[in-house]
Amino acid sequence: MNQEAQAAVPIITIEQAGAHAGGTVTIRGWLYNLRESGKLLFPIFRDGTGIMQGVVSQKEHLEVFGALKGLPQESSVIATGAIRAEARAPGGFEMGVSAIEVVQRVADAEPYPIQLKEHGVDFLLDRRHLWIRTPRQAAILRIRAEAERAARNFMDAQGYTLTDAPIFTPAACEGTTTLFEVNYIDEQKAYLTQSGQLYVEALAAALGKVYTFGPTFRAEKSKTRRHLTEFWMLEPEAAYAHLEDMIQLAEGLVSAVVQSVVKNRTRELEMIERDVASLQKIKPPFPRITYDDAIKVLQKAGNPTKWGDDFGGDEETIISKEFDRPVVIHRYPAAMKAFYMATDAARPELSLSFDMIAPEGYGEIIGGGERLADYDTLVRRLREHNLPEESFQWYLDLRRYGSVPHAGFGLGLERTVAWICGTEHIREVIPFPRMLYRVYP
RNA sequence: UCCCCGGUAGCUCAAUGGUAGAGCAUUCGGCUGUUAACCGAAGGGUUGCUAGUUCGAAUCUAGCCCGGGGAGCCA
Repeated sequence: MNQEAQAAVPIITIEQAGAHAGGTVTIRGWLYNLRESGKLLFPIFRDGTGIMQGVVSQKEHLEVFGALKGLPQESSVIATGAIRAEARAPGGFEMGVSAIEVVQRVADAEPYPIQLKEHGVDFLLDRRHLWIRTPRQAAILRIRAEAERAARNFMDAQGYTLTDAPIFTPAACEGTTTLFEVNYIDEQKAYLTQSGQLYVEALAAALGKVYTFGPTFRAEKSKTRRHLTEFWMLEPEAAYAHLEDMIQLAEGLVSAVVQSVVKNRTRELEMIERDVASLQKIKPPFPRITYDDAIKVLQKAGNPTKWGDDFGGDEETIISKEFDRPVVIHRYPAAMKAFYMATDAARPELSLSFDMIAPEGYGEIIGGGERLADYDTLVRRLREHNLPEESFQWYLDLRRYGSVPHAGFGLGLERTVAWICGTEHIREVIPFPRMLYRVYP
């Protein structure tokens, strides 16, 4: 091909290939796999948007054949050729490769470690920087991006302003869980945030309806498929809002995220073989059950949980299996919730709190409720929880100066996306998972 | 922190007290429509580490290291 003709060839992405059937194009990517059949080669290219098979015959393109033959997996290549519909090719289209440029050839002595077959979790996590190249992982990360975009769009459309809470905090937000301590300036200690909750309350009093969306850190020694030490949380908070408002907002948010993924990431959901029918059902209102009734459901199922006990994974699974949509459990006993949770005036032993449990055993994806607005009660609670009052003076100011009823919640992004994707573990839905005993790569 | 499971070739696994194996990957050869291609050949091992039992240990015992799942805690 001469220079002039080459300049006219459009550079496209693989997902656009169907629109160029019959034409000659250039794709830039990596060699995903190479099958050889005598004097025919079948290179499979990937470029991040999809994979496409190429075909090269030795007779027709001797030079291209020689460049591709024996080329190791994941070598980077720029391929040019005619696109045509081909039923025998994965994806339905293939490229008759007429020119190839090997950008970087992977060394034969150090072949690409991740093969197109089953691997163990430990091996893959140690090579997460390469693992994300596999089509399944790439599809999951695209679904995550869509979920984030949909969540922001929904919150913005509801009149909530995105505000960013600090990552460094002077002390515990909730006091109960373990914090990551870091050296701040001049011998000072600071902690990585475990929730933007307290700050978002201040922002709600300033802007009305707000939310934060950012990373959260928990130094809990939790080793389960539902835990990360670093995860992303979306936390709305609204002044003059009550429990009911937040439950409705949570239903709307989760539904909007799921439906947006179903609509805009259909191909990715198919790629990871997710049952889309079960996602299409996710529309408000969601089933609701009080803590009192949840206890009855559990006891009926033979579970030994009694009133006053918190729910573990088993209990959540029993309750969520009763429904085909996320279920809202509300009005937990006040004793088991955080110090800032408001109590039910009709029954002071109950908090105006709610959790949303995802279907299919993915656990709690949302926790929230109405906050205590009264200064004296809040101070008493701080003391009951043995929290350092001096650290919370700024927070108490919110009750000194124009305190109002307000409510909010936190949505765990990874648990939500793991449920939408149907992954075994939430570590697959974040690019570089940080877990107990694993911070590499 | 506690409970359970695991660690054998680069990878996935087999071998349950008696010569350490297969598939994939790698190297070489063959094949004009392959679909994680296939066929033939070759190279590749301190069986996580240490000590013990035994004529003999991948296998049994103890301790340690590393990883996974779960509990507690939480999104």
